[in-house]
Amino acid sequence: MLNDVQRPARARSAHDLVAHGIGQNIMQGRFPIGSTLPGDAELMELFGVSRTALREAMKTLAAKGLIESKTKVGTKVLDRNNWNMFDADIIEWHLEMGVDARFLGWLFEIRQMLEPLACATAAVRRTEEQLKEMHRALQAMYQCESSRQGFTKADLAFHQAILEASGNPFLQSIGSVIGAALATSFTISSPVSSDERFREVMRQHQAVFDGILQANPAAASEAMSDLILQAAERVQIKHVESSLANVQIHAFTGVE
Amino acid sequence: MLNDVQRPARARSAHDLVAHGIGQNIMQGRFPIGSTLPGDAELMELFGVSRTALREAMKTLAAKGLIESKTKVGTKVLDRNNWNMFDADIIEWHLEMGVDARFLGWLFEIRQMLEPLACATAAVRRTEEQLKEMHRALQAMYQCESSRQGFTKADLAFHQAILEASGNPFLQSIGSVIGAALATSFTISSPVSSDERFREVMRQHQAVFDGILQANPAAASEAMSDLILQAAERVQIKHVESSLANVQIHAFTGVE
DNA sequence: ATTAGTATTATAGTATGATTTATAGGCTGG
DNA sequence: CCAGCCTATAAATCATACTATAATACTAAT
Repeated sequence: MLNDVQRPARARSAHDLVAHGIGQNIMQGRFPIGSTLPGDAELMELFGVSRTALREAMKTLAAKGLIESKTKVGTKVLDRNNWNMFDADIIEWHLEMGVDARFLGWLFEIRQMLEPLACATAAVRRTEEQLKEMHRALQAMYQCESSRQGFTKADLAFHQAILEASGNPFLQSIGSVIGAALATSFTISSPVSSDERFREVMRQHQAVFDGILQANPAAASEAMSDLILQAAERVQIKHVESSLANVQIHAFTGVE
Repeated sequence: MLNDVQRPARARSAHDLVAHGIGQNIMQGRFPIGSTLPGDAELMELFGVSRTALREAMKTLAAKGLIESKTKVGTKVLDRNNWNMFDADIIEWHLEMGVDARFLGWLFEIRQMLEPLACATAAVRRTEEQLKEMHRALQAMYQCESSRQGFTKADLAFHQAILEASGNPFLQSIGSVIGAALATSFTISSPVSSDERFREVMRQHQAVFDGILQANPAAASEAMSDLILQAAERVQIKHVESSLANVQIHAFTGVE
Protein backbone atom coordinates (compact mmCIF):
# COMPACT_ATOMS: atom_id res chain seq x y z
CA MET A 1 0.00 0.00 0.00
CA LEU A 2 2.64 2.46 1.01
CA ASN A 3 4.45 2.05 -2.24
CA ASP A 4 1.67 3.81 -4.06
CA VAL A 5 1.96 6.90 -1.93
CA GLN A 6 3.73 9.62 -3.79
CA ARG A 7 7.05 10.37 -2.24
CA PRO A 8 7.45 13.88 -0.90
CA ALA A 9 10.18 15.82 -2.60
CA ARG A 10 12.52 16.18 0.32
CA ALA A 11 13.15 14.12 3.39
CA ARG A 12 10.94 15.13 6.24
CA SER A 13 10.39 14.22 9.84
CA ALA A 14 8.91 10.86 10.73
CA HIS A 15 5.54 12.06 11.89
CA ASP A 16 5.31 14.27 8.83
CA LEU A 17 5.82 11.29 6.57
CA VAL A 18 3.23 9.29 8.45
CA ALA A 19 0.70 12.12 8.37
CA HIS A 20 1.37 12.47 4.68
CA GLY A 21 0.98 8.75 4.11
CA ILE A 22 -2.24 8.35 6.02
CA GLY A 23 -3.63 11.61 4.67
CA GLN A 24 -3.04 10.60 1.10
CA ASN A 25 -4.53 7.18 1.67
CA ILE A 26 -7.64 8.84 3.01
CA MET A 27 -7.88 11.11 -0.04
CA GLN A 28 -7.51 8.14 -2.34
CA GLY A 29 -10.22 6.26 -0.54
CA ARG A 30 -8.03 3.44 0.72
CA PHE A 31 -9.14 4.49 4.17
CA PRO A 32 -12.76 5.21 3.25
CA ILE A 33 -14.80 7.90 4.94
CA GLY A 34 -16.55 6.55 7.98
CA SER A 35 -14.27 3.56 8.27
CA THR A 36 -12.08 2.80 11.23
CA LEU A 37 -8.34 3.03 10.76
CA PRO A 38 -6.09 0.16 11.80
CA GLY A 39 -5.10 0.27 15.45
CA ASP A 40 -1.97 1.96 16.72
CA ALA A 41 0.03 -1.25 16.77
CA GLU A 42 -0.74 -2.12 13.17
CA LEU A 43 -0.03 1.38 11.89
CA MET A 44 3.26 1.47 13.80
CA GLU A 45 4.37 -1.63 11.97
CA LEU A 46 3.01 -0.39 8.65
CA PHE A 47 5.00 2.81 8.73
CA GLY A 48 7.90 1.54 10.79
CA VAL A 49 7.74 4.29 13.39
CA SER A 50 7.29 4.48 17.11
CA ARG A 51 4.07 5.14 18.91
CA THR A 52 5.11 8.73 19.63
CA ALA A 53 5.64 9.60 15.99
CA LEU A 54 2.44 7.87 14.97
CA ARG A 55 0.34 9.66 17.54
CA GLU A 56 1.79 13.02 16.59
CA ALA A 57 0.82 12.29 13.01
CA MET A 58 -2.66 11.37 14.21
CA LYS A 59 -2.97 14.62 16.09
CA THR A 60 -1.93 16.52 12.99
CA LEU A 61 -4.63 14.81 10.96
CA ALA A 62 -7.18 15.29 13.71
CA ALA A 63 -6.35 19.01 13.85
CA LYS A 64 -7.15 19.27 10.15
CA GLY A 65 -10.47 17.54 10.68
CA LEU A 66 -9.65 14.34 8.81
CA ILE A 67 -9.97 11.87 11.65
CA GLU A 68 -11.34 11.54 15.16
CA SER A 69 -10.09 9.18 17.83
CA LYS A 70 -12.11 7.81 20.66
CA THR A 71 -10.99 5.44 23.33
CA LYS A 72 -12.04 1.86 22.80
CA VAL A 73 -13.86 2.62 19.57
CA GLY A 74 -10.83 3.44 17.45
CA THR A 75 -9.91 6.17 14.99
CA LYS A 76 -12.48 6.99 12.37
CA VAL A 77 -12.20 8.88 9.11
CA LEU A 78 -14.54 11.84 9.37
CA ASP A 79 -16.97 13.04 6.76
CA ARG A 80 -15.69 15.39 4.08
CA ASN A 81 -17.40 18.47 5.46
CA ASN A 82 -15.31 18.18 8.58
CA TRP A 83 -12.14 18.41 6.54
CA ASN A 84 -10.55 21.81 6.52
CA MET A 85 -10.17 22.31 2.78
CA PHE A 86 -8.35 25.59 3.26
CA ASP A 87 -5.42 23.70 4.71
CA ALA A 88 -2.31 23.67 2.55
CA ASP A 89 -1.51 20.01 3.26
CA ILE A 90 -4.99 18.78 2.43
CA ILE A 91 -4.96 20.61 -0.89
CA GLU A 92 -1.48 19.27 -1.60
CA TRP A 93 -2.48 15.70 -0.84
CA HIS A 94 -5.48 16.10 -3.08
CA LEU A 95 -3.39 17.31 -5.98
CA GLU A 96 -0.67 14.72 -5.44
CA MET A 97 -3.01 11.92 -6.35
CA GLY A 98 -3.34 13.36 -9.81
CA VAL A 99 -4.79 16.61 -11.04
CA ASP A 100 -8.52 16.30 -11.14
CA ALA A 101 -10.47 18.68 -13.37
CA ARG A 102 -13.32 18.82 -10.89
CA PHE A 103 -11.02 19.73 -8.04
CA LEU A 104 -9.39 22.47 -10.08
CA GLY A 105 -12.83 23.74 -10.92
CA TRP A 106 -13.74 24.01 -7.26
CA LEU A 107 -10.47 25.75 -6.56
CA PHE A 108 -11.11 28.38 -9.21
CA GLU A 109 -14.69 28.73 -8.10
CA ILE A 110 -13.56 29.69 -4.61
CA ARG A 111 -11.00 32.09 -5.98
CA GLN A 112 -13.71 33.67 -8.11
CA MET A 113 -15.83 34.15 -5.00
CA LEU A 114 -13.16 35.64 -2.79
CA GLU A 115 -10.45 37.39 -4.74
CA PRO A 116 -12.52 39.94 -6.65
CA LEU A 117 -14.12 41.12 -3.43
CA ALA A 118 -10.75 41.02 -1.71
CA CYS A 119 -9.59 43.43 -4.40
CA ALA A 120 -12.60 45.63 -3.78
CA THR A 121 -11.91 45.92 -0.07
CA ALA A 122 -8.17 46.28 -0.71
CA ALA A 123 -8.91 49.20 -3.02
CA VAL A 124 -10.55 50.97 -0.11
CA ARG A 125 -8.33 49.98 2.78
CA ARG A 126 -4.84 49.61 1.31
CA THR A 127 -1.97 51.55 2.85
CA GLU A 128 0.92 53.12 0.97
CA GLU A 129 3.25 50.38 2.14
CA GLN A 130 0.89 47.68 0.87
CA LEU A 131 0.71 49.40 -2.50
CA LYS A 132 4.48 49.35 -2.67
CA GLU A 133 4.48 45.66 -1.86
CA MET A 134 2.06 44.94 -4.71
CA HIS A 135 4.14 47.05 -7.03
CA ARG A 136 7.31 45.20 -6.10
CA ALA A 137 5.63 41.86 -6.85
CA LEU A 138 4.29 43.17 -10.14
CA GLN A 139 7.73 44.35 -11.19
CA ALA A 140 9.16 40.98 -10.27
CA MET A 141 6.61 39.34 -12.56
CA TYR A 142 7.64 41.61 -15.44
CA GLN A 143 11.24 40.62 -14.93
CA CYS A 144 10.59 36.90 -14.64
CA GLU A 145 9.33 36.16 -18.12
CA SER A 146 12.15 33.70 -18.62
CA SER A 147 11.90 31.88 -15.30
CA ARG A 148 8.73 29.92 -14.78
CA GLN A 149 9.50 29.30 -11.13
CA GLY A 150 10.36 32.90 -10.41
CA PHE A 151 7.21 34.07 -12.17
CA THR A 152 5.00 31.78 -10.10
CA LYS A 153 6.57 33.04 -6.92
CA ALA A 154 6.10 36.67 -7.87
CA ASP A 155 2.55 35.99 -9.00
CA LEU A 156 1.70 34.45 -5.65
CA ALA A 157 3.33 37.35 -3.84
CA PHE A 158 1.15 39.77 -5.80
CA HIS A 159 -2.04 37.98 -4.87
CA GLN A 160 -0.98 37.67 -1.26
CA ALA A 161 -0.21 41.36 -1.07
CA ILE A 162 -3.78 42.06 -2.15
CA LEU A 163 -5.17 39.69 0.44
CA GLU A 164 -2.99 41.36 3.03
CA ALA A 165 -4.31 44.76 2.01
CA SER A 166 -7.89 43.58 2.32
CA GLY A 167 -7.34 43.74 6.06
CA ASN A 168 -9.45 40.63 6.64
CA PRO A 169 -7.51 37.84 8.38
CA PHE A 170 -9.77 35.20 6.87
CA LEU A 171 -8.79 36.32 3.41
CA GLN A 172 -5.18 36.58 4.44
CA SER A 173 -5.12 32.90 5.33
CA ILE A 174 -6.20 31.60 1.91
CA GLY A 175 -2.78 32.07 0.41
CA SER A 176 -2.36 28.31 0.32
CA VAL A 177 -5.44 27.93 -1.86
CA ILE A 178 -4.19 30.43 -4.38
CA GLY A 179 -0.68 29.03 -4.23
CA ALA A 180 -1.96 25.57 -5.05
CA ALA A 181 -4.06 26.88 -7.90
CA LEU A 182 -1.17 28.82 -9.39
CA ALA A 183 1.36 26.03 -9.02
CA THR A 184 -0.95 23.49 -10.60
CA SER A 185 -2.04 25.82 -13.36
CA PHE A 186 1.53 26.44 -14.36
CA THR A 187 2.34 22.78 -14.65
CA ILE A 188 -0.53 22.44 -17.10
CA SER A 189 -0.28 25.66 -19.02
CA SER A 190 2.44 28.14 -18.33
CA PRO A 191 1.55 31.81 -18.83
CA VAL A 192 5.13 32.46 -19.88
CA SER A 193 5.03 29.84 -22.61
CA SER A 194 4.48 32.41 -25.30
CA ASP A 195 5.26 36.10 -25.46
CA GLU A 196 1.72 36.92 -26.45
CA ARG A 197 0.22 35.08 -23.51
CA PHE A 198 2.71 36.64 -21.15
CA ARG A 199 1.72 40.15 -22.22
CA GLU A 200 -1.96 39.34 -21.82
CA VAL A 201 -1.44 37.99 -18.30
CA MET A 202 0.62 41.01 -17.35
CA ARG A 203 -1.99 43.36 -18.76
CA GLN A 204 -4.61 41.75 -16.54
CA HIS A 205 -2.47 41.95 -13.45
CA GLN A 206 -1.64 45.55 -14.19
CA ALA A 207 -5.35 46.33 -14.47
CA VAL A 208 -5.95 44.86 -11.03
CA PHE A 209 -3.14 46.90 -9.57
CA ASP A 210 -4.32 50.09 -11.24
CA GLY A 211 -7.80 49.61 -9.86
CA ILE A 212 -6.48 49.24 -6.33
CA LEU A 213 -4.05 52.11 -6.81
CA GLN A 214 -6.84 54.42 -7.94
CA ALA A 215 -8.98 53.32 -5.00
CA ASN A 216 -11.56 52.09 -7.47
CA PRO A 217 -13.10 48.95 -5.94
CA ALA A 218 -15.38 48.25 -8.87
CA ALA A 219 -12.58 48.33 -11.42
CA ALA A 220 -10.23 46.28 -9.25
CA SER A 221 -12.89 43.69 -8.59
CA GLU A 222 -13.81 43.34 -12.24
CA ALA A 223 -10.21 43.12 -13.36
CA MET A 224 -9.51 40.33 -10.90
CA SER A 225 -12.63 38.49 -11.94
CA ASP A 226 -11.51 38.58 -15.57
CA LEU A 227 -8.05 37.43 -14.62
CA ILE A 228 -9.28 34.39 -12.74
CA LEU A 229 -11.83 33.50 -15.38
CA GLN A 230 -9.18 33.42 -18.08
CA ALA A 231 -6.78 31.47 -15.90
CA ALA A 232 -9.50 28.90 -15.33
CA GLU A 233 -10.26 28.69 -19.03
CA ARG A 234 -6.60 28.15 -19.86
CA VAL A 235 -6.50 25.17 -17.51
CA GLN A 236 -9.84 23.65 -18.37
CA ILE A 237 -9.18 23.66 -22.08
CA LYS A 238 -6.46 21.13 -21.46
CA HIS A 239 -8.91 18.95 -19.64
CA VAL A 240 -11.74 18.57 -22.07
CA GLU A 241 -11.10 14.87 -22.27
CA SER A 242 -12.33 14.35 -18.73
CA SER A 243 -15.91 14.94 -19.75
CA LEU A 244 -17.16 13.99 -16.32
CA ALA A 245 -18.51 17.04 -14.56
CA ASN A 246 -16.39 19.57 -16.28
CA VAL A 247 -17.28 22.32 -13.90
CA GLN A 248 -17.48 25.68 -15.52
CA ILE A 249 -16.96 28.80 -13.58
CA HIS A 250 -20.44 30.17 -13.38
CA ALA A 251 -19.99 32.97 -10.94
CA PHE A 252 -19.47 36.45 -12.22
CA THR A 253 -18.95 39.31 -9.92
CA GLY A 254 -20.10 42.50 -11.51
CA VAL A 255 -20.68 46.03 -10.51
CA GLU A 256 -23.62 48.35 -10.65
CA MET B 1 -1.06 32.98 33.57
CA LEU B 2 -3.14 29.90 33.19
CA ASN B 3 -5.79 31.27 35.47
CA ASP B 4 -6.75 33.83 32.86
CA VAL B 5 -7.43 31.20 30.27
CA GLN B 6 -11.10 30.61 29.88
CA ARG B 7 -12.07 27.17 30.97
CA PRO B 8 -13.59 24.99 28.30
CA ALA B 9 -17.12 23.92 29.08
CA ARG B 10 -16.51 20.24 29.44
CA ALA B 11 -13.59 18.21 30.59
CA ARG B 12 -11.30 17.26 27.76
CA SER B 13 -8.16 15.30 27.22
CA ALA B 14 -4.84 16.61 28.47
CA HIS B 15 -3.35 17.51 25.11
CA ASP B 16 -6.58 19.21 24.16
CA LEU B 17 -6.41 21.40 27.24
CA VAL B 18 -2.80 22.28 26.54
CA ALA B 19 -3.50 23.10 22.89
CA HIS B 20 -6.39 25.24 24.04
CA GLY B 21 -4.26 26.98 26.65
CA ILE B 22 -1.33 27.75 24.38
CA GLY B 23 -3.61 28.66 21.50
CA GLN B 24 -5.53 31.15 23.56
CA ASN B 25 -2.35 32.66 24.94
CA ILE B 26 -1.15 33.17 21.39
CA MET B 27 -4.43 34.86 20.44
CA GLN B 28 -4.19 37.14 23.43
CA GLY B 29 -0.65 38.10 22.57
CA ARG B 30 0.95 36.63 25.68
CA PHE B 31 2.99 34.52 23.30
CA PRO B 32 3.57 37.27 20.72
CA ILE B 33 3.86 36.58 17.02
CA GLY B 34 7.44 35.87 16.06
CA SER B 35 8.48 35.08 19.61
CA THR B 36 9.88 31.77 20.74
CA LEU B 37 7.79 29.68 23.07
CA PRO B 38 9.27 28.33 26.30
CA GLY B 39 11.07 25.02 25.91
CA ASP B 40 9.44 21.66 26.37
CA ALA B 41 10.55 21.33 29.98
CA GLU B 42 9.15 24.67 31.03
CA LEU B 43 5.82 24.16 29.29
CA MET B 44 5.50 20.71 30.81
CA GLU B 45 5.76 22.23 34.24
CA LEU B 46 3.49 25.14 33.35
CA PHE B 47 0.63 22.91 32.28
CA GLY B 48 1.46 19.98 34.49
CA VAL B 49 1.47 17.39 31.74
CA SER B 50 3.96 14.95 30.30
CA ARG B 51 6.08 15.55 27.26
CA THR B 52 3.85 13.24 25.22
CA ALA B 53 0.74 15.27 25.87
CA LEU B 54 2.60 18.53 25.33
CA ARG B 55 4.06 17.46 22.01
CA GLU B 56 0.71 16.25 20.76
CA ALA B 57 -0.70 19.66 21.61
CA MET B 58 2.20 21.27 19.74
CA LYS B 59 1.51 19.15 16.69
CA THR B 60 -2.13 20.17 16.81
CA LEU B 61 -1.17 23.84 16.87
CA ALA B 62 1.44 23.33 14.15
CA ALA B 63 -1.18 21.64 11.96
CA LYS B 64 -3.35 24.72 12.25
CA GLY B 65 -0.44 26.94 11.25
CA LEU B 66 0.00 28.69 14.59
CA ILE B 67 3.51 27.55 15.40
CA GLU B 68 6.56 25.96 13.85
CA SER B 69 9.20 23.92 15.62
CA LYS B 70 12.77 23.56 14.52
CA THR B 71 15.51 21.67 16.22
CA LYS B 72 17.88 23.73 18.26
CA VAL B 73 16.11 26.99 17.47
CA GLY B 74 12.91 26.29 19.39
CA THR B 75 9.23 26.72 18.66
CA LYS B 76 8.17 30.00 17.15
CA VAL B 77 4.78 31.63 16.84
CA LEU B 78 4.12 32.08 13.14
CA ASP B 79 2.78 35.15 11.43
CA ARG B 80 -0.98 35.59 11.24
CA ASN B 81 -1.27 34.82 7.55
CA ASN B 82 -0.02 31.31 8.25
CA TRP B 83 -2.89 30.72 10.65
CA ASN B 84 -5.75 28.77 9.21
CA MET B 85 -8.62 31.08 10.10
CA PHE B 86 -11.20 28.65 8.77
CA ASP B 87 -10.37 26.29 11.60
CA ALA B 88 -13.12 25.89 14.18
CA ASP B 89 -10.73 25.94 17.14
CA ILE B 90 -8.95 29.07 16.06
CA ILE B 91 -12.23 30.92 15.65
CA GLU B 92 -13.40 29.61 18.99
CA TRP B 93 -10.22 30.73 20.76
CA HIS B 94 -10.57 34.12 19.16
CA LEU B 95 -14.11 34.54 20.41
CA GLU B 96 -13.35 33.18 23.86
CA MET B 97 -11.12 36.10 24.65
CA GLY B 98 -14.07 38.40 24.33
CA VAL B 99 -16.26 39.27 21.40
CA ASP B 100 -14.47 41.77 19.26
CA ALA B 101 -16.53 43.91 16.90
CA ARG B 102 -13.78 43.91 14.31
CA PHE B 103 -13.53 40.14 14.34
CA LEU B 104 -17.27 39.77 13.98
CA GLY B 105 -17.10 42.18 11.09
CA TRP B 106 -14.53 40.06 9.32
CA LEU B 107 -16.63 36.98 9.97
CA PHE B 108 -19.70 38.55 8.38
CA GLU B 109 -17.63 39.91 5.54
CA ILE B 110 -16.52 36.41 4.63
CA ARG B 111 -20.03 35.10 4.90
CA GLN B 112 -21.18 37.90 2.62
CA MET B 113 -18.58 36.87 0.08
CA LEU B 114 -19.27 33.16 0.10
CA GLU B 115 -22.82 32.35 1.10
CA PRO B 116 -24.72 34.30 -1.56
CA LEU B 117 -22.69 32.65 -4.29
CA ALA B 118 -23.03 29.31 -2.54
CA CYS B 119 -26.78 29.82 -2.82
CA ALA B 120 -26.44 30.64 -6.47
CA THR B 121 -24.57 27.45 -7.25
CA ALA B 122 -26.85 25.45 -4.97
CA ALA B 123 -29.84 26.73 -6.90
CA VAL B 124 -28.42 25.11 -10.02
CA ARG B 125 -26.87 21.94 -8.66
CA ARG B 126 -29.14 20.91 -5.80
CA THR B 127 -30.64 17.45 -5.80
CA GLU B 128 -34.11 16.53 -4.57
CA GLU B 129 -32.66 15.01 -1.44
CA GLN B 130 -30.73 18.17 -0.64
CA LEU B 131 -33.88 20.23 -1.09
CA LYS B 132 -35.64 17.98 1.38
CA GLU B 133 -32.79 18.46 3.84
CA MET B 134 -33.11 22.25 3.59
CA HIS B 135 -36.83 21.99 4.02
CA ARG B 136 -36.45 19.85 7.11
CA ALA B 137 -34.09 22.40 8.66
CA LEU B 138 -36.43 25.24 7.77
CA GLN B 139 -39.39 23.48 9.37
CA ALA B 140 -37.28 22.88 12.47
CA MET B 141 -36.60 26.61 12.65
CA TYR B 142 -40.31 27.39 12.46
CA GLN B 143 -40.96 25.00 15.32
CA CYS B 144 -38.15 26.27 17.50
CA GLU B 145 -39.36 29.79 18.17
CA SER B 146 -39.36 29.07 21.88
CA SER B 147 -35.99 27.38 22.13
CA ARG B 148 -33.02 29.57 21.39
CA GLN B 149 -30.64 26.63 21.33
CA GLY B 150 -32.82 24.54 19.10
CA PHE B 151 -33.29 27.45 16.73
CA THR B 152 -29.54 28.03 16.41
CA LYS B 153 -29.00 24.38 15.65
CA ALA B 154 -31.69 24.33 12.98
CA ASP B 155 -30.41 27.59 11.51
CA LEU B 156 -26.92 26.16 11.17
CA ALA B 157 -28.31 22.99 9.64
CA PHE B 158 -30.13 25.09 7.03
CA HIS B 159 -26.99 26.95 6.04
CA GLN B 160 -24.95 23.77 5.97
CA ALA B 161 -27.50 22.09 3.74
CA ILE B 162 -27.06 24.93 1.27
CA LEU B 163 -23.29 24.62 1.38
CA GLU B 164 -23.65 20.90 0.86
CA ALA B 165 -25.87 21.48 -2.15
CA SER B 166 -23.35 23.87 -3.66
CA GLY B 167 -21.28 20.79 -4.43
CA ASN B 168 -18.04 22.59 -3.70
CA PRO B 169 -16.03 20.92 -0.92
CA PHE B 170 -14.33 24.17 -0.04
CA LEU B 171 -17.68 25.74 0.71
CA GLN B 172 -18.77 22.63 2.54
CA SER B 173 -15.94 23.02 4.99
CA ILE B 174 -16.80 26.53 6.17
CA GLY B 175 -19.58 25.31 8.41
CA SER B 176 -17.46 26.21 11.42
CA VAL B 177 -17.23 29.83 10.32
CA ILE B 178 -20.98 30.14 10.00
CA GLY B 179 -21.54 28.22 13.19
CA ALA B 180 -19.34 30.62 15.11
CA ALA B 181 -21.05 33.62 13.59
CA LEU B 182 -24.50 32.29 14.44
CA ALA B 183 -23.63 31.25 17.96
CA THR B 184 -22.01 34.57 18.74
CA SER B 185 -24.77 36.58 17.12
CA PHE B 186 -27.37 34.86 19.21
CA THR B 187 -25.62 35.65 22.45
CA ILE B 188 -25.72 39.30 21.48
CA SER B 189 -29.08 39.58 19.88
CA SER B 190 -31.41 36.64 19.64
CA PRO B 191 -33.63 36.48 16.57
CA VAL B 192 -36.30 34.78 18.66
CA SER B 193 -36.36 37.55 21.22
CA SER B 194 -39.48 39.09 19.75
CA ASP B 195 -42.24 37.65 17.62
CA GLU B 196 -41.81 40.37 15.06
CA ARG B 197 -38.12 39.75 14.62
CA PHE B 198 -38.68 36.02 14.45
CA ARG B 199 -41.14 36.40 11.59
CA GLU B 200 -38.74 38.69 9.71
CA VAL B 201 -35.87 36.22 10.05
CA MET B 202 -38.06 33.36 8.93
CA ARG B 203 -39.30 35.36 5.95
CA GLN B 204 -35.71 35.89 4.84
CA HIS B 205 -34.79 32.24 5.22
CA GLN B 206 -37.90 31.23 3.36
CA ALA B 207 -36.92 33.56 0.51
CA VAL B 208 -33.53 31.89 0.27
CA PHE B 209 -35.12 28.48 0.19
CA ASP B 210 -37.68 29.52 -2.41
CA GLY B 211 -34.95 30.86 -4.65
CA ILE B 212 -33.06 27.60 -4.51
CA LEU B 213 -36.24 25.57 -4.90
CA GLN B 214 -37.18 27.48 -8.04
CA ALA B 215 -33.66 27.07 -9.41
CA ASN B 216 -33.33 30.84 -9.48
CA PRO B 217 -29.69 31.60 -8.63
CA ALA B 218 -30.06 35.38 -8.75
CA ALA B 219 -33.00 35.40 -6.36
CA ALA B 220 -31.40 32.93 -3.97
CA SER B 221 -28.17 34.85 -3.93
CA GLU B 222 -29.84 38.16 -3.30
CA ALA B 223 -32.02 36.77 -0.55
CA MET B 224 -29.00 35.34 1.24
CA SER B 225 -27.14 38.60 0.87
CA ASP B 226 -30.02 40.46 2.50
CA LEU B 227 -30.22 37.91 5.26
CA ILE B 228 -26.57 38.22 6.18
CA LEU B 229 -26.58 41.99 5.94
CA GLN B 230 -29.45 42.24 8.39
CA ALA B 231 -27.87 39.71 10.72
CA ALA B 232 -24.73 41.84 10.73
CA GLU B 233 -26.75 44.96 11.42
CA ARG B 234 -28.44 43.31 14.36
CA VAL B 235 -25.10 42.80 16.03
CA GLN B 236 -24.30 46.37 15.05
CA ILE B 237 -21.52 45.72 12.65
CA LYS B 238 -21.22 48.77 10.45
CA HIS B 239 -18.14 47.26 8.90
CA VAL B 240 -19.77 44.98 6.41
CA GLU B 241 -22.23 47.50 5.13
CA SER B 242 -19.64 50.15 4.47
CA SER B 243 -17.02 47.95 2.91
CA LEU B 244 -19.29 46.20 0.48
CA ALA B 245 -21.44 49.22 -0.24
CA ASN B 246 -19.50 50.09 -3.34
CA VAL B 247 -19.55 46.66 -4.83
CA GLN B 248 -22.86 44.93 -5.08
CA ILE B 249 -22.86 41.24 -5.56
CA HIS B 250 -24.65 39.92 -8.55
CA ALA B 251 -24.29 36.28 -9.16
CA PHE B 252 -25.50 34.86 -12.37
CA THR B 253 -25.35 31.16 -12.70
CA GLY B 254 -25.92 29.99 -16.16
CA VAL B 255 -26.07 26.51 -17.48
CA GLU B 256 -24.56 25.61 -20.76
C1' DA C 1 -38.13 -12.02 29.90
C1' DT C 2 -36.64 -7.52 30.58
C1' DT C 3 -33.92 -4.38 32.73
C1' DA C 4 -30.31 -2.62 35.50
C1' DG C 5 -26.09 -3.13 37.21
C1' DT C 6 -21.28 -5.08 37.10
C1' DA C 7 -17.05 -7.24 35.21
C1' DT C 8 -14.26 -7.80 31.33
C1' DT C 9 -11.28 -6.22 27.91
C1' DA C 10 -9.69 -3.85 23.88
C1' DT C 11 -8.04 0.52 22.63
C1' DA C 12 -6.67 5.16 22.94
C1' DG C 13 -4.46 8.31 26.27
C1' DT C 14 -0.59 9.51 29.38
C1' DA C 15 3.86 9.18 31.61
C1' DT C 16 8.88 8.57 31.82
C1' DG C 17 13.56 7.93 30.58
C1' DA C 18 16.81 6.74 27.14
C1' DT C 19 18.56 7.60 22.63
C1' DT C 20 19.11 9.85 18.26
C1' DT C 21 19.28 13.72 15.19
C1' DA C 22 19.78 18.39 13.64
C1' DT C 23 21.85 22.79 13.97
C1' DA C 24 23.54 27.39 15.99
C1' DG C 25 27.61 28.86 17.46
C1' DG C 26 32.22 28.26 18.60
C1' DC C 27 36.84 26.23 17.29
C1' DT C 28 40.58 25.00 14.47
C1' DG C 29 43.48 25.16 10.64
C1' DG C 30 44.49 27.13 6.51
C1' DC D 1 39.40 36.27 6.98
C1' DC D 2 37.15 32.13 5.48
C1' DA D 3 36.03 27.07 5.15
C1' DG D 4 35.29 23.19 7.26
C1' DC D 5 35.31 20.56 11.51
C1' DC D 6 33.71 20.12 16.62
C1' DT D 7 30.38 20.62 20.35
C1' DA D 8 26.65 21.75 23.09
C1' DT D 9 21.73 21.97 23.16
C1' DA D 10 17.10 21.31 22.28
C1' DA D 11 13.94 19.02 19.64
C1' DA D 12 12.75 14.44 17.52
C1' DT D 13 12.25 9.71 18.15
C1' DC D 14 12.05 5.36 20.43
C1' DA D 15 10.70 1.91 23.90
C1' DT D 16 7.99 0.60 27.63
C1' DA D 17 4.90 0.83 31.29
C1' DC D 18 0.79 2.38 33.11
C1' DT D 19 -4.10 4.74 33.13
C1' DA D 20 -8.68 5.97 31.53
C1' DT D 21 -12.51 5.04 28.82
C1' DA D 22 -16.31 2.71 26.84
C1' DA D 23 -18.23 -1.19 24.10
C1' DT D 24 -19.41 -5.84 25.06
C1' DA D 25 -20.72 -9.59 27.66
C1' DC D 26 -22.27 -11.30 31.68
C1' DT D 27 -24.95 -11.46 35.97
C1' DA D 28 -28.64 -10.59 39.08
C1' DA D 29 -32.81 -8.52 40.48
C1' DT D 30 -37.48 -7.38 39.25
